[in-house]
Amino acid sequence: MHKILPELRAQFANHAAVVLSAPPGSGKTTVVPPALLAEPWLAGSTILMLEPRRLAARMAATFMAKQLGEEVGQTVGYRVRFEAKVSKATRVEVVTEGVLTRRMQDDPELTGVGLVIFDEFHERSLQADLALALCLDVMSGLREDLKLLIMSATLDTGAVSTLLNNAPVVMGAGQSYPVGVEYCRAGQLPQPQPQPREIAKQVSATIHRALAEQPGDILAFLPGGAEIRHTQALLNAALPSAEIAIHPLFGDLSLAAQTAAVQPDRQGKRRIILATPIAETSITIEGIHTVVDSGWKRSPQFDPNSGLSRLTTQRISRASATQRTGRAGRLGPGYCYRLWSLGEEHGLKPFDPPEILSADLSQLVLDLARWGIHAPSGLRWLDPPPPGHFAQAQEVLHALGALDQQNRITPLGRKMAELPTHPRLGLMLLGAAKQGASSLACDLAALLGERDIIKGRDRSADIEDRLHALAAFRSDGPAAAKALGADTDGCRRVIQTSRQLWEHLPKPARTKGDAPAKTAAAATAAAATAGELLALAFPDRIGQRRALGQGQYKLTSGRGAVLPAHDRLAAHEYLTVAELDAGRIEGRIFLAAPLSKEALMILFAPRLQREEKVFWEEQSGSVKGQRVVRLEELVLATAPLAKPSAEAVLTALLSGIRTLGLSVLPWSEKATELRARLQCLHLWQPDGGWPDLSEAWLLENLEQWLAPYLSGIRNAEQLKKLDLAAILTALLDWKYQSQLDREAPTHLTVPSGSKVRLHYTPGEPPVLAVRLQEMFGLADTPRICNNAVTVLLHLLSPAQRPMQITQDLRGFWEGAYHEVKKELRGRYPKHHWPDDPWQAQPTRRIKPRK
DNA sequence: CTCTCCCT
Repeated sequence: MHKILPELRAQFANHAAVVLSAPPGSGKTTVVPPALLAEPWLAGSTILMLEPRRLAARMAATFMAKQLGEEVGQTVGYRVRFEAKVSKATRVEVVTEGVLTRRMQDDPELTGVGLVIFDEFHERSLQADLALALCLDVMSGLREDLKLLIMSATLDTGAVSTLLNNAPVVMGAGQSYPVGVEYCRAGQLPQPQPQPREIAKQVSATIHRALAEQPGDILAFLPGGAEIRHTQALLNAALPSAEIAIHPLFGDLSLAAQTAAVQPDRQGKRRIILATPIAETSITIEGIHTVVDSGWKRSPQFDPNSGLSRLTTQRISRASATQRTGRAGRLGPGYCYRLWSLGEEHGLKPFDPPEILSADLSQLVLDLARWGIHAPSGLRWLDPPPPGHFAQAQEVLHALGALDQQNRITPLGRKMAELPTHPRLGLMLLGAAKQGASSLACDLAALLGERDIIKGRDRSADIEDRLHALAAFRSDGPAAAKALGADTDGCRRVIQTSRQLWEHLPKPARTKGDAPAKTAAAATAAAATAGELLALAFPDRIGQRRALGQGQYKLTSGRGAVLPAHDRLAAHEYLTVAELDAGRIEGRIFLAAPLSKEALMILFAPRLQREEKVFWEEQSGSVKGQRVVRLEELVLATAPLAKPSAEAVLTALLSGIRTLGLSVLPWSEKATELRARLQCLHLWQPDGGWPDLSEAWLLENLEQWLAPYLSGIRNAEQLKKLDLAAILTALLDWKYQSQLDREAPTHLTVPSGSKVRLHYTPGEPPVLAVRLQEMFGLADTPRICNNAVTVLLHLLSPAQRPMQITQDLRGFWEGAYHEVKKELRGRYPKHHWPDDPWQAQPTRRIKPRK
């Protein structure tokens, strides 16, 4: 690493920004900052170095101080949450990401800072991307002398170099040992979202191979807790526990369990560590010889439609695979089994997508608003925040009162941004202060900001459980908290965070009698309940129980969410849901608190919508009226409405008819025939001005033709009294009425003198069903509609059986009649079946009158 | 079937 220092110095003499690419283990983090301190351009100013984790910041600063023969806090210091070791003499200050963004908000010029170093920039955390964008903004105006160094292990150096106006890229060499890589699968990439059991099977089989083929300890990378549990169960069933120790390792484990996993085994057993990606960068495990990489990881994906994130199991990137493999080569040559094929590897993304593309952006958007930026385009980004995610965050912040109509920060938003917590929780803290409930609010915000203090799969989502554990910890110590199922290190962290939030609260808000709770009784006797306070932060996540016993809730937005199975929170009709996974169809509730209906009504009083709802109730087939109180999609209260307005009744009635269809109306024979005749005329004379009485038109235009007759009607029964024939007739003026009778008559007079009904079906010729004998002597098929439409004759036997269907009567007499005649003579011998139908007397009788 | 980190 020392070899590249001259080049680094030379590049900084001519450039404002330099990119340093060097693999892990190269020592860049601790070698570079002290080496640059003596550069003339840094005279009188300091270096600020950004680390992604507190532990890394502390360790880097401590190591550098030791190299200089000093205590940390002299020339080299650090500043992380809860802890600062810096002095006036400090020239290298190692900070974590949140500290830097806060500092830039308070001192945008970065007074006294000559160089900002971004370490581990390839991790592309949201905060690091934001800090870089802010630095570039500062450099383009306020601080043209500020310099940047981007340090990274496996970075797409081209993109960042381009962003930094073609900054030079300096390449450093690593010092790690060779690791043999074996691809264990041929064939296709497994399905997206693979089953945990499938992954566990593959990983445990490969661990068996590794035990046989390789010496030393094994580190396996799995996507999450479920796969780790399954793998552990498979291995436990097959391996002798006397020789082999299996350790799960993931962030949700207690500190003690994590420590046990990273330390060498006391009895000298071989270790198998089953880890999430926490072992990729955050936790280093010494003595690993073999890595088994499942190739999967689980990560949150923000969905701007729901405003929620959901966990998805995804393929890792090639960069991540390299990082995982490297974990086997820290102390000596190692070996890595990859559970995919070399061919599949080309399908992997080269790098992990940056967090800014998949995270909830509300905190970032609030920070930017404070900076004066209201759109992604206001800054230069390596990857700009997605516009949809950005807009969703603005919407949330606007609803919380942090942004105004123009998306500028409000005074309230400024106060929220001052608090070291998510804007939602910031709003809760400020609101709670007014109610004298600050201490409870601090505990809630701390609980939600830190890992859950209650572990285990069968934990309840009830946040009160956590509050009780905290209270027990405070009054009776760690053992009391542990007895309630809480993790004591977790409790300590939450209490520390809670205290820090308390100290950040505006002074007048911290009234007497609202000091941090000391006992469980004090916590429960607070001025507001957890559910009420959380409702300030999550007004869009009030849950209303759908049905008793199912644990299913409907949220304010209308989305569904479900409690863990058998959770006793399901006894409550209303919940404030603080943490949930968006899920595929239904969300899953992880943390929530009960909320009384009374409190809900008071809390949301200004936002309740009161409306009189008049609607068609299918069950009773009638119009019903209700007074409804709603909170967006939640119906909180209903009461019958005695006298709904006539207008509302009509609207509901019409919608009921539309739902049930035209058949709900009393279609008498007369009305049906009239409608058919008019429909036929509409088809035959498209420009004739006839109304279109198709089902679609009638339903569409109920207001026009039916509504005038509906006054006083409220149910299906009353509809039966309508005279539809009269109503349809009223659609025609007198001229059209007589034209109707002329062109689509109800009856035709046939040669026998009978008036025979015509049957109309839209789209078909009108049918005249008449006994054959009555038509003797008629040559031309009757026509209607100004002779434009030929009637379809159904010529019947004396017993009304159709003998012939035709539109050509002349042709019938001359041809088919003679065949038909023979048959008729056989069946109806008493009737007269003449050989010459032209001359025969048409008749309704058996024999013609003489 | 609950990823991981972080905050003057």
